[in-house]
Amino acid sequence: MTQRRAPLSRDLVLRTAVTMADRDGIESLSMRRLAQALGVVPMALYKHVANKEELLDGITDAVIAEFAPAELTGDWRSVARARILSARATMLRHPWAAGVIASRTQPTPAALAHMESMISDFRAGGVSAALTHLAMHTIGSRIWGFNVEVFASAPPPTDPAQREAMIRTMGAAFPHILEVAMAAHHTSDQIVGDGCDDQFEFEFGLDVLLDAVDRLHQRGWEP
Amino acid sequence: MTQRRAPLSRDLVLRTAVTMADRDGIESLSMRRLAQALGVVPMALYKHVANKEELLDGITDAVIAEFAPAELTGDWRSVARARILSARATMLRHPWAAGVIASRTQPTPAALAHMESMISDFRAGGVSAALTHLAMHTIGSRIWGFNVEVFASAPPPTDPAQREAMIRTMGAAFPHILEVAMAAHHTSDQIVGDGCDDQFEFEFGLDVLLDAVDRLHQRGWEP
DNA sequence: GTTGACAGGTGTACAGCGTATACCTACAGT
DNA sequence: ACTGTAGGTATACGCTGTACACCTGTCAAC
Repeated sequence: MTQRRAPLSRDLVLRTAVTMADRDGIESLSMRRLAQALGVVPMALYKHVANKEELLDGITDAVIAEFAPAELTGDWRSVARARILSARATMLRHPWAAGVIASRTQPTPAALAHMESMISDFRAGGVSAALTHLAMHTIGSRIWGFNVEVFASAPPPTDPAQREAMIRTMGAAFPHILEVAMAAHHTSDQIVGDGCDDQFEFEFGLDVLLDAVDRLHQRGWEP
Repeated sequence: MTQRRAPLSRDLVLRTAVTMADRDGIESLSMRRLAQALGVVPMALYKHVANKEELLDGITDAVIAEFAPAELTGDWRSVARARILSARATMLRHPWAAGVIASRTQPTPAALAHMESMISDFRAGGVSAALTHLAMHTIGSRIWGFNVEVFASAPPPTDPAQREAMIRTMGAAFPHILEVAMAAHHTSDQIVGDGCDDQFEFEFGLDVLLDAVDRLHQRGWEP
């Protein structure tokens, strides 16, 4: 007899979905294609997840579960910083995850747990609850390991001629954008809008924010 | 004879789409429903926009066009601040717009123009191109008038009993989240996750960032 | 004044999506 | 031996975006 398919399970479904999103992009993750990848009829998935929304919640949690627990050594700032950088490392492995997380309306259990840890870091460092609250809003999506880079995903043209033409028109209409893009820190003259979400920029922004919060904290900030 | 339909135009299509998104939510803005609202067959729209992506680009630009031009008085910080608060006021009128803007992969002309203005504010104030670049990344989505509030949109339960139950389970599993949510600045004890993207919080975060950039600037920050 | 191009609106059709509903089948507990 | 029940199947519905062929009214050129 031929080898039987491994039986489905919620866990297998979610893991397969994550793999599929990693390989083919989130936009081609459909219930039908996922079912096919599992060698199963589409409706079979519905015995393990209620619907597609719950599937997306599930893979969100799967990704968040990859965040490494922070080491609890040092001051609250370095603990928080390490936790966030670990989140970021995870998000870099799953480029689609930022968009999915941002599309969830209800926080999933894993998401709540991450927020809880994040907040405890601040509170354990003596930061007041009120300041922590504002800090969380201010740091925003960075605690999930990504900047929301609006217009992030288009790579620049590779053809040098095309690129130069782009620069010229850009310079005519939007000189300041061009200038600032050229001044970008990252690897040489990669030019306009190549994603730009470099580690350096992420950490710069993160440290600016943690600095600011710490300074307010030291000064005994109150609402 | 019966009154003829007003002839279609790209502008009319886009304006109607914005109205529809305002009233029924972005998720119910489909080409078919939009066509119906215009008293026209679905395919008629394709004479005015190439496809749905271009429609979304179009309504993005329509919203950005509502940003009020900043008055060019005062230091660069207040000019930038005013520009951003105007963007925010616009986004509050079109709650769906943040999601759509965040979903665009290529910047639209109006988006580029807004960035250009934003950057000029910094450069005119003498902020270096390199620092301006990092500042733009750090301020991030705030220049579009919104925080990316992950898990923002679910209102809390209105039933007091249900609410108290929620608080209890919350407190058991995630005590710090609860504490911090209770410490929230906004209108009284509205509790956990009522959107929370208050004006106060937005401005707090914005000022923290502008402060930080200004301080770096004053100190003559270099890459 | 006829012709021809063309802009703008129509009609039909297709592939893909999420998922409701009913059904089957193998195994577990009594 | 009987009966749930968990897990996989088959069919079908309504919705989506949009390709393609078609028609029709307007306007310019001859």
